[in-house]
Amino acid sequence: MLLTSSLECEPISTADLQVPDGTALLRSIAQIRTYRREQEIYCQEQKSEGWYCVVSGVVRKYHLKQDGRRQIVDFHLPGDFFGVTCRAYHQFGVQAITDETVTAFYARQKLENLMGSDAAAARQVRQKCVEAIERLEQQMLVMGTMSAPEKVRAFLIYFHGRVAKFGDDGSLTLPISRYDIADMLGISAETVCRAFTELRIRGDISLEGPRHVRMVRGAAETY
Amino acid sequence: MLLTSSLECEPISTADLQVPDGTALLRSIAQIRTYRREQEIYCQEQKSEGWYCVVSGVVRKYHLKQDGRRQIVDFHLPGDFFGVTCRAYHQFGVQAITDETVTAFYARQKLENLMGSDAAAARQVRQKCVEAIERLEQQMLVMGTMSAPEKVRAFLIYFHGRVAKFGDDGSLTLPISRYDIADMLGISAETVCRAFTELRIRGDISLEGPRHVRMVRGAAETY
DNA sequence: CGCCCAATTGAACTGCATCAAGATTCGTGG
DNA sequence: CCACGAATCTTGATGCAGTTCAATTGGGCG
Repeated sequence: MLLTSSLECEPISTADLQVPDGTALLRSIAQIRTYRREQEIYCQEQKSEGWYCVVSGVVRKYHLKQDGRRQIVDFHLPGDFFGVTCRAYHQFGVQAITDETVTAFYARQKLENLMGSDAAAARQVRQKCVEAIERLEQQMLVMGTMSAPEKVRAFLIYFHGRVAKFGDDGSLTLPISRYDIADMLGISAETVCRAFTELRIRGDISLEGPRHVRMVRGAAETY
Repeated sequence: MLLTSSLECEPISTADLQVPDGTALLRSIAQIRTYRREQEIYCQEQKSEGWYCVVSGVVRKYHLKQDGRRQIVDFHLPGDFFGVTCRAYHQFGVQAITDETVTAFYARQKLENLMGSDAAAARQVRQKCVEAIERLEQQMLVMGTMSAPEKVRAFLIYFHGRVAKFGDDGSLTLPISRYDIADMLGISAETVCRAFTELRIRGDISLEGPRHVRMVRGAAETY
């Protein structure tokens, strides 16, 4: 099932869509692919054939262990590159979280060639790599030094910061479940719930439905 | 004290040293710097002026919180780039762990210019970034899904894999303390000790002195 | 409207942190 | 070369945060 899923996506003309921030040359080698909710973009242990960039929607990069535990290592939003590896096989799988998730795929050799000749494209990819490194390092801090409620608060601030490019009032609609949050933070879903409750009682957030959080200004600003 | 430390390093002619895997052009813009054990290469909140590459020795990248807790986000070995950021200020500090730690420093603008014109240099930096991403993602897995003894075992395998490029017998001399390991894994130093003891009793490792570990073949190979 | 999955809350258990006390190791100087 | 002192490392005892198992509620979608 997992292995066939990537065949189900529909190719779309690249002219239809804009890869966010993408240079014209990057766009010229992109294959646009669309995915449904929960659909596998590629799965772990699968052969790595190139890189991807999120055009729209949200994806999760994750690893499944034999014992069934899942670790989400990153969420990717429009403009993020993923599938970035120099190995032959993927260490992580990637799934679409939202319906109508669109990615641009760049065959590895084409992208390498392009970056060899086009410094602007190379610079952009490098920039995205650096951002990913900083995001992961920040996440290490969260994982290593925070209590469960602090982790959840940090996650909400992080996610809010990534999603809301526009100036806004602190409200946030989560495209992801408590289980996703739990597997990202390395805690149980029950503990995530309790943390939400605690943050609500403390006045850091208010909840209008489980997926609709409002960050209270002042209480939830600082890390 | 911290802020002055980087002034104490002695400049050395670049001709004296080889940056591992470095291209000639990369070397041409490098400033070589030497540090003592525990010396600060740069500290968190300090202005970011460029990138570094470890030439010899070992460094730790870490963050100190107000409450005194320390998170080590990565160790860097010869050939690794660090200080990689697009922000104006460092989020993490970096210290030499071993005496005679040598780094190559690349002023940000010089490096950007070089990468703009030299695709090979750009490719190498990109490659190093990808490796860092994969290392961090792997570490997320460790932090999120493992018990304390598993974390320590994973750390030893990881560190052994990074240090021992040559074929060897599983023995490993740790340049780092139990406290470093604890702050990397997000557990207490006492728990690290107990994990060492447990791994020794289980037969996964043998200890010839606290800093000299031998990985028992078969028992400690797989993640 | 009703079903089903997601979210929440409760209760008991457990792994790890914390505090405290020794034991080793290593560097330094006599 | 040995003795001393100061880290570093190790082990023990206790408490608590978070897991696990279980039950209930709630929201979203057919």
